[in-house]
Amino acid sequence: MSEESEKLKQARDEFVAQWGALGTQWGINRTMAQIHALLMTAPLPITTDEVMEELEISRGNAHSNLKELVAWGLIRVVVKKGERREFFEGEKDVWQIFTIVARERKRREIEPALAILSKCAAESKGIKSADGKAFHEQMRQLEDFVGFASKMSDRVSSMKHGLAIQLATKLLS
Amino acid sequence: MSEESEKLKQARDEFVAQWGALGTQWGINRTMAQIHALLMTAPLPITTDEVMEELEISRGNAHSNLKELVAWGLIRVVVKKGERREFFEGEKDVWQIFTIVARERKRREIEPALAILSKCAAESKGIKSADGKAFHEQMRQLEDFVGFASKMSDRVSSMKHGLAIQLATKLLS
DNA sequence: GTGATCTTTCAGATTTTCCTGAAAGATCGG
DNA sequence: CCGATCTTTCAGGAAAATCTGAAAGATCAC
Repeated sequence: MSEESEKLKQARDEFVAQWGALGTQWGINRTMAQIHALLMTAPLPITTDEVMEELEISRGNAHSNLKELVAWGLIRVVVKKGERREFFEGEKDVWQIFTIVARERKRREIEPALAILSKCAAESKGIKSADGKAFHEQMRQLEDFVGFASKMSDRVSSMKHGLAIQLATKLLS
Repeated sequence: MSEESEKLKQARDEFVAQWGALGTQWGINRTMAQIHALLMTAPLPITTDEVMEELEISRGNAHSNLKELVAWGLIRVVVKKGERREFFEGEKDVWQIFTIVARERKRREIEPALAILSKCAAESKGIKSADGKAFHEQMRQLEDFVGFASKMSDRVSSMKHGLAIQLATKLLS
């Protein structure tokens, strides 16, 4: 029993560490990813102090990353009666996590791109030279594509899990 | 005429600058994104020196980011006869650009995640405690989902442009 | 109001990432 | 082989992102 719980702790620690390393690739900071991993696999809500202890990080760091995760919607604040402290619990539903990340990425990556492309397409609208026409056409094509991707992202994110998988499976067959 | 070409230059400069700023959000460095924008909208292949001049960056910086873009497949080396220098031309087809980026992201973001999840799922396989079972189940669900996403990415990336848009449009209607 | 407990903020330190500039390495014609 | 031209490398500097620790700000029970 003690051996098994040791194995579990080890597996979980590894998950947290590696997920943190991955976070870097995903453009979110390591600590935030680690906290997310920790909470995604926590049987019960935990406090800031426990996060600090588990990851060996400062209070400020733990605090700001917890708040950031709450802002994303990947974790929630839980208040327990008779407790002053805040507890945090992670969203565990995989599809839910996916839609949250997709929405955030759309907001941070797709929408700004679309804005730039629209602006540059508009600014180059009337130019007569061959180069000007080529530039405008390139902007227009990018705008179309990114706009399309944006709509796709919305549709998929708003689907129920089952429906999405069903449709996607059809796409795969 | 001079006024129009001025307008074009301005629009293009803005595109390059903003695309560079966006690059940061996308997890690629600013210079690389700027060079990509420059080449995506260049009427003709250009040299390292022209990139340096246009973006006001050092030779080393221009060089390493050009090579990185070549490695991604987003730009190509062009040799002109009678010229010692290398010229670079950008991939302009939007669908092509998308598949390249999708492939690279899959390689850097999805595959490592899958590896971690598989490992942690395997390591926690036989644990009997309730917490252990919950952990294992969480790993398994994540693994399933990410594996599914991986397959989706492959399929979509290997489609012809027209087919992909067609299927996606069906998904949207 | 006061002390105890918990949360929030932020200036400065640390770490990571990126860039420069110069030197070394290739390749070519003559 | 030599000088000219172009490419590649990389040590050290600059900039950006992240983290710490301590102080200030809430909130509560008494």
